[in-house]
Amino acid sequence: MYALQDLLDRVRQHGLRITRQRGIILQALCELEGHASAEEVYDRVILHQCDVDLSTVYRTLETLHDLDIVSHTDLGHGCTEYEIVSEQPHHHLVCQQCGHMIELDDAYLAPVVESIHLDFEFDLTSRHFAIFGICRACRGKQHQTVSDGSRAA
Amino acid sequence: MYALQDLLDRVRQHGLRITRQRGIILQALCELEGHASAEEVYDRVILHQCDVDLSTVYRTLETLHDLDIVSHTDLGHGCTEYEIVSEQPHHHLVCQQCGHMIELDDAYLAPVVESIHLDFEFDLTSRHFAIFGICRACRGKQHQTVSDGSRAA
DNA sequence: TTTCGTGCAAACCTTTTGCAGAGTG
DNA sequence: CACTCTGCAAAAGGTTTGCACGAAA
Repeated sequence: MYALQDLLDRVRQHGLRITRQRGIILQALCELEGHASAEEVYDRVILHQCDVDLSTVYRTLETLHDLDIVSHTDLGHGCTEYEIVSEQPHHHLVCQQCGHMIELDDAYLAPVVESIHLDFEFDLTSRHFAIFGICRACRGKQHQTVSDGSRAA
Repeated sequence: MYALQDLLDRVRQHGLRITRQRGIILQALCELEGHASAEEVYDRVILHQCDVDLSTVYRTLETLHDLDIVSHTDLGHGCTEYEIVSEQPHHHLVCQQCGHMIELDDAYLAPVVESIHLDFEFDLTSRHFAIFGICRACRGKQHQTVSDGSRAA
């Protein structure tokens, strides 16, 4: 659980207004504790009590992203997923067959990020990667359908 | 340049038909020698001579992806980009500010991919990553606009 | 001849936008 | 009070789909 009040303060510090909608959306993001699509955030907000327009959700999420409070990630589910930026970076292994997600510690990627920084002077904006593949459970099944011309990935 | 004939053979080997459209689309992909959106492939095909429907381009690209002849990548340009799968994997550093792309040798990522394979028994489907960040040229400019609440990426 | 692939047009789905009114500082 | 933010409704943009016709094996 993130400190909702801190997040609101950060919004305020940027000279932006604290509105009912922004509060509710931030709260929803806190509660979701992980990736959520705009639609999911919206559903959560509605479920809560109030009606906030979906376009407001998008606009707010975009604003929060600009403030570096929220991260964007495309997890291959056909829509962008949002998440509150945590101090502890982590990544995701996403199985393209069953959708299962494995959390990946930043220690795996940190060295690469560092060498990219050194060699190319390129700084990654994302602290949050989605890495697609096939999980162990699905690997077995895959072999049986690999050459039948139907959807394999 | 890829061997168009080989690619057609692979299509045939999967029991799929060789059609004029598939030939042209594969040829376009070969000529493009890099990522191309469905729209770009379409434009190239049209420019060539024949008219192929855009939906056919999408369907063909999907089919070729199933056959592992073509890879999907979201390079953050708002659409999926397709490319013929090469034996020599490579990746891209994409600057979110200026759009500049730097090719990244697979040697950078191969060790990580290997350890993910060992530790999680998770096999990456993509041999083709897009890594987003800020390039050196844009880094300087960025500092000036980082705290004004407007788009910072 | 049978089955697969294509063109056409329309639908879909997520995301964006213009505008007038409401709410914050 | 001034200016930002929101709701509404419509548009935009990429991608998918149903269907009947056309072409490959």
